[in-house]
Amino acid sequence: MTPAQLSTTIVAALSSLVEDGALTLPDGVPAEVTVERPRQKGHGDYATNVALQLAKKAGTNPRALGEQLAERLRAAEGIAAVELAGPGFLNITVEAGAQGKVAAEIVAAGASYGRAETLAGQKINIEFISANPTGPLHLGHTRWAVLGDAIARVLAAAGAEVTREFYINDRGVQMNHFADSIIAAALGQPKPEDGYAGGYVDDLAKAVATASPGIFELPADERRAAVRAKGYEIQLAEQQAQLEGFNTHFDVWFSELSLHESGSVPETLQRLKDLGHVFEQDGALWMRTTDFGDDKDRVLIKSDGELTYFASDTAYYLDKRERGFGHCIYLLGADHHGYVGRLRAMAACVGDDPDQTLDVMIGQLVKIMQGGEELKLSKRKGTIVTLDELADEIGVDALRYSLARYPADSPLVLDVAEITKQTNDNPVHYVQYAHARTCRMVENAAQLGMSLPDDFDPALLGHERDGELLRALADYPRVVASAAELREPHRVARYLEDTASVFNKWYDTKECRMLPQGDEPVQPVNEARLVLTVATRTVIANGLDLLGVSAPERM
RNA sequence: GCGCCUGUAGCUCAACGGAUAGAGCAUCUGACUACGGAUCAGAAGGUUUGGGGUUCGAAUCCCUACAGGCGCGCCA
Repeated sequence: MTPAQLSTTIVAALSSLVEDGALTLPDGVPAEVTVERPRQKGHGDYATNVALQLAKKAGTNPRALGEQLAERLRAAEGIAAVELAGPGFLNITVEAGAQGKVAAEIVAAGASYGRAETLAGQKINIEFISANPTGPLHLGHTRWAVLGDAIARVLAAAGAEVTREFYINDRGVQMNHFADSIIAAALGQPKPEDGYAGGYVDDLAKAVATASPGIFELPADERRAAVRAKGYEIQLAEQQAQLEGFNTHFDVWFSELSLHESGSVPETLQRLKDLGHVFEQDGALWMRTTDFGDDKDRVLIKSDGELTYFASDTAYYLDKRERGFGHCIYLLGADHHGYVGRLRAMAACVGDDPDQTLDVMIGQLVKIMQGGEELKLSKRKGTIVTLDELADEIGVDALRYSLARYPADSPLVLDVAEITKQTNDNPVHYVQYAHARTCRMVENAAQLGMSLPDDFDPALLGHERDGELLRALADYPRVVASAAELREPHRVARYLEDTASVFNKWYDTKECRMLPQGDEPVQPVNEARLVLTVATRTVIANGLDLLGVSAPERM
């Protein structure tokens, strides 16, 4: 019996109480109730706080309602015992037979176990990283790569149609600074002010020279445009290679410049004028974002005639909406949290309800320590810890997992020594090892001629440890659903750690051995445990996939 | 000055308003003729930054003080 099934049973019991006139619920019977795996032993297999939640509405007290409900539930199918505890909790013990079925259901569902349709029909755009194409991606981008990709995977698992998008800031004065820096490096001149000075600029200069011989001998004005284009091309390709190597795939690489070339930006400005949300002042054109909660109005066209980023941002948002996205998720670093207000106001200015269409997530920055001092990550100073250097040092799986197991709004301090030491301390090893272990067990079982039974008596999985593992596995769909709803993939990671632990305890329990010992013959109970083992393997593999981490068969 | 985020074990961090606040690391004590011990069992470690409030119940919600991070351009 899964939590969802138990919830249905409880709802049915509530309905029967209402029908019999024993209970009055002004708001009606809820569609579902909270069912959780209790932390404490002795609180049953599952617990519900429904009596505490509904007592006030029903005009009664929690314990009285709880007792009424307990009585009905005791008569329900699959329930072995119901106990009223504390202020009004119901601690429910499920019949062993009702639990064991879950294992077969998981094996049958396979890779689709945990997937749902709760977000079916929703077309969601998630934009993340969106770094300037003027340097390699580094630690700061790494967290957003992991989180954005994992959120996309979790949303897709909940049934949404998800597009991952990278916005390329390929227009603006920083591109000229970029070109000038490469030229200076090529000519052995000092780096310009406002330029980029990392060691990678020297490498880039060589790469540009190799790709376009003679490019640095062009006349100055021609040269700048040529170097800018070639440097951009090379740098963008490097970022793309970094991300592909990091198991992070983008569906769309969206060029800011293309918005200007296609005429989207002027169209957007006209639309804003038509809607009456722009005004001119001091020779500049402004969007009146303060009408919708922003703390100041924003410039669209500067008095020198140049368009601002914000103008592009608005056109870009409209482009997304016109491509059919009902929800646009932006994953921004904490250093950009000032954008939230203007983005929301911008959406409102073009006639949207930002609560419906916009979801701006602010991720806190990762701080990296080395030898007790913070390692500053600055492109301009050239002290870069790049994404691929980190991945090489730590391993893609370990790095992804280490970043995915924390919520975005939690400031993170990673110690270089800590995360670069290749030991087994890392939780990802624990989870991956559990998966590899299930694979070995299945292999061993096959060698003994064991196979998955078409049908088995679920009551054979009646040991306390069997029940703990079954309940952990049954919890998975709910974890995925809440991870999607809250956009918190770290819940999946924490769940996997817990499940791996429960599995290892089960594995260590002598009474729960899957393989027959010595020359004992294979019994039905052994095959029933094989089902449970395969179910565990399925859940861990599915969960790791949501985090973009591999599930190795051997380690 | 204003705004956003954060404050939980020695350290790094969990905990859809639920029961005795949990993991990992570090420390200490046990279990290897093993389904791969890359595991398991146990100990120790807490006034959830302080102070009010809301309610059956608060680490969680509200107010306030303090501490830390980040941001407040006709920058990109």
